[in-house]
Amino acid sequence: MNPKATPMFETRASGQSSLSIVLGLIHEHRAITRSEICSLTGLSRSTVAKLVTTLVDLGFASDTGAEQIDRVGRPSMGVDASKEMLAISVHPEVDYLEVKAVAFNGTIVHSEKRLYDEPIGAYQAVEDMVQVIDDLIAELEASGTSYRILGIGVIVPGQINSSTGIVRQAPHLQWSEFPIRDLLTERLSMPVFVANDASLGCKAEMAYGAAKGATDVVYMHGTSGIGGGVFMNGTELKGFRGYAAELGHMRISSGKELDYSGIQGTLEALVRRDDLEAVLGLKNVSDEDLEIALLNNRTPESTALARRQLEALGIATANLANIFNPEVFVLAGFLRFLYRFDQNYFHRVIKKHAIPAVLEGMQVFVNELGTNSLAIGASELVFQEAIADPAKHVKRK
Amino acid sequence: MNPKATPMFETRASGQSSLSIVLGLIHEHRAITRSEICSLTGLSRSTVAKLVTTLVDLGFASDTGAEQIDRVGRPSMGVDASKEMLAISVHPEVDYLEVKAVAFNGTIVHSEKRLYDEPIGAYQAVEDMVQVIDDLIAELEASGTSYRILGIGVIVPGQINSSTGIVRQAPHLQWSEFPIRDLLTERLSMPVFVANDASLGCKAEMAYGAAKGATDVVYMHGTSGIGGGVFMNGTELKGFRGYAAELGHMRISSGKELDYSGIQGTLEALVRRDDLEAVLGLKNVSDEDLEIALLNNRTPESTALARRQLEALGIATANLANIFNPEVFVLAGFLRFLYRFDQNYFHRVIKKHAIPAVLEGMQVFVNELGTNSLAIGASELVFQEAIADPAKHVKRK
DNA sequence: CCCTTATGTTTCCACACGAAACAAATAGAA
DNA sequence: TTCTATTTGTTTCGTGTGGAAACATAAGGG
Repeated sequence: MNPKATPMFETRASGQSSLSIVLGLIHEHRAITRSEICSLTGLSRSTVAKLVTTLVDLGFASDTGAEQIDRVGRPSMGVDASKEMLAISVHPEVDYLEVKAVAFNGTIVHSEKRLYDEPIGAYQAVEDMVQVIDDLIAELEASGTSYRILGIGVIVPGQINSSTGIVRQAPHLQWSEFPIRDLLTERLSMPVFVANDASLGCKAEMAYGAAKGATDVVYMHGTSGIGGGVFMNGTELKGFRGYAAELGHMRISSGKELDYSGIQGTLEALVRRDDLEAVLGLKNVSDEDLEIALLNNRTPESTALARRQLEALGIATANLANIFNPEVFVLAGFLRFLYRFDQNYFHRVIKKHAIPAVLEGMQVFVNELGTNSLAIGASELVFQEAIADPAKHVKRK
Repeated sequence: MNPKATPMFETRASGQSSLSIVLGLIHEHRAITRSEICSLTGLSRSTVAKLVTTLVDLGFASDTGAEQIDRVGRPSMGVDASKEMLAISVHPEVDYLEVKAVAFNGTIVHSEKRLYDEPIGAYQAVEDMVQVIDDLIAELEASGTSYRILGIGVIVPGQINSSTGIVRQAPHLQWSEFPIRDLLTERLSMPVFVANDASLGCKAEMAYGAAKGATDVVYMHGTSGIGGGVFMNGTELKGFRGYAAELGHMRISSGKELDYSGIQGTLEALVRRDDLEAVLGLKNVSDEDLEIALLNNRTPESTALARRQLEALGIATANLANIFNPEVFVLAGFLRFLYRFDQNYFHRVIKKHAIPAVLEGMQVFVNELGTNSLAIGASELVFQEAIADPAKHVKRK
C-alpha cells in the first residue's frame, strides 16, 4: 500500500544477536569463563571466541587469565565485566537527592546524597542533578581512571510514561507532567532513562535479589503509598501508555476508606504505614525503627491493626495471584515487616481467597537487596540498552 | 559449570526469522502483494522473492497473477494464503461437541456439531473427538482435494496448563486433571494445542475483531462464570504455570456472596447470568433471547439488578485498568449486553474507581466476532506454531 | 612419558540478506 | 504511437554471522 511505510519488524539483527546474549551473560555473572558461555548459550567455541574478542575491543569486558580449577582438561579463560563502563542512577525524593555510579560489573563506584530541608521543585531538582553529575564527572577525570558513562537512570516515586520520559504524577514530590528525560538529555547530552521506583526495585530483585531466576514476578513496595512492579515471562508489564502495575489502587473492599488518590476501598486505603506508626505512638520514623517497634512492642491494638492490614494485603495478593499466577511474590518497604508480623496469618488469608491452582509453587519473599536496590535497578535500565546494541557504543573515553 | 547444560537461548535462528515474519503477514492479510511485504517488513525485493518462493514450495502460499491497479509502475504480484493447510478446532461443551476445520487463509471449510442430552465424561469426549476428526479426514480424502492438517486446537471452558496440556479444572464439564493433549496426540498423531476458551476468544478478537491492531488487551467473557484473557505487548499473559488471567475470581467487595469456587465477594459472585435470567422470569435461554429480554423488558427490578451488576463489573474493569493499563477492553458473552444495558453508567463507575491516567485512550468494546470466534482463536494456536517454524512442516499430503 | 579430557585456535563453509544493475510492466505525456 | 518516469521482478555478487572440523594446548592420572 503505502510505499514508504515504516517496517513493523526488525529484520536485520532479528531478535537478540549472539553478541547481545553473550554480553548479557557477562554482565549478569560479572565473571565467567569462555566455556561457560559456550554451554549456557549453545554457541560454538569458535563463535564465542570471536564475540568475546569484539566485546573486549569495545571495552565491555576484559580478558583474564586461565581459571585455576582441579579438573581434567585445558582450563578455560575467564572474562570479566568491565569496571569502567558506568551507569549513573539519580533518585530524587522528598527530602534528598541521591546519585550513584554503578559499574558494568555491578559495583557501586560512587555514591552521593544531598539532603533538603523542604521539598524542592522539579526544575530545581534537575539543576541539582546536573550539578552533582558534573561534579562526579570532574572527580572521575581528576582521578585519572579510564571510564565511560553509558547513560543516566532516573528513579521516580510516581507514575511515569516510560516511552516519553514524562513524569505524569509524583504525589510526594508534587511534580506533575514534568518532561524530566528530555530536560536531562539536553543538559547532559547522554542517554537518559526514567522509571518508577517500584518497577526498578522489582527489576533489581529479579536480577540479583529475592526473585533471582524467576520470570513471573509481582512486587509490592510500601512507602507512603503502595507501588507495584510486575514482570511476566521476563518482561515488564507496562501497558498501553506505561502506567500499568498501579497495584496500590486495586479496590478490594466496599468500605469507604479513601486512599491518597481519593478512591474508596483500595489496598492503599486499607494498608497504611502512618496508621501503623500511629498505633505505636510514633511519627515519621525510619523503616528500621518502625520494624523494631511493630515486631517487638505487640499491643492488642497494634496486633488488631496489623491483622486488619495483613488481611487486606492478603486479599490483594490473592487477587494478584489469580490474575498473574506469579512464580514469586516480593514484599518490600514496610510491607516487609507487616508480612513478618504474622506471616502464617497472611498465608491463610491468601489460601482463602485464591484459587488453589495459582498458589501451587508460588513463593512469597521479602526483598533481599538493601539500600542499593534502586540504584542497581536504574543501572540495569542503562545497561540493558547497551547490551541490546553493543556496537552502537564507542570504544572508550 | 555443567558442561552439558541446555542452552538458555535460541541462537541459531535467533528471534523470528524473516521467513516467519513474511508467513505471518501472508496469514494475517490472507492476500498480499510482494511489494506490500517489502514495505511492511523493510526486507529487500530480492529477499522477499526468495522467501515467498520457499513458502510457496512449502505449500503455505500460492502465487497469484499481477494485481490490477491504477498506478504507475509494474504491478506487483500477489500471494495468497493457502486454502489447503488446515487447522482443526475442537470445542467440548456441556451439551455439545463442535469441530471445525479452518484453512490457513481463515475460511471455515468444515463445521460439525454433535449434541448431547446429558454431560459426557472426559474420556468419552476424547473418543467422540477422534471419531469426528477421523470422519472429517475421510471426507476430505473422498472429496479429492489436496489438503494438509497442521494440527488440532482444543477449546476448553476451564483452567488449562497450556505447557502440559492438562485440563486442571473445567467445572461445567466436570473434568479435572485430565491430560487431554497427550491423549489426543496419541490417538491422532498430530500436534495438539489446548487453551482456555476466553483466552482464545481474546486472541481471535485481537487478530480479526474488536481489538484488531491493539497490543494491550483485556478480554472478559461471561458465560456461566466469567473467564478472562489478557494480552500485554502482543503476548498472552500466561503466568508461571499457565493459570493467569482468572479474572472472574477477582475480589472486589467485602460482601458474603459466594462464586462458583466458593470464594467471597468476587466478580463472578456479583455478576451472574442466572440472576439476570431469574429477574426476567427466564431459565436456560440463549444469549440472544436473554439480550432481547434484558434490553427490551426493563422493569424496576431488572434495572436495579443490572445496575448492581454493572457497578461490580465497572469496579473490576477499573481495577484491571489500574493493573494493566490496557489499550482495549473487550466484553463478550452476556457481559456484552449487560454493558449495552447502560453503558454510560458503566463508564461512570469506571471513572470513579480508576486513576485518570490509565483511562486515557482506553477503549471499551463488545466482541465483534460471532460464532466462529473460538474456532479462529483455536486455529491461530496451530497456525502460529507453524508460522514460527515453517520449514519444520512437510510439503504436502 | 603417555593417554584422556576439555579447551583455545585456525581454516573453510553454509546461509541469510542486501546492494546494484538490469529487465519488465504500467500510466501519462508528447 | 512512442517515449519517459515509475515501480516492481530478477539476477548476480558481496558481506556478516555462526558452525564444523582439524589441530594445538593445558591440565590430571596412570
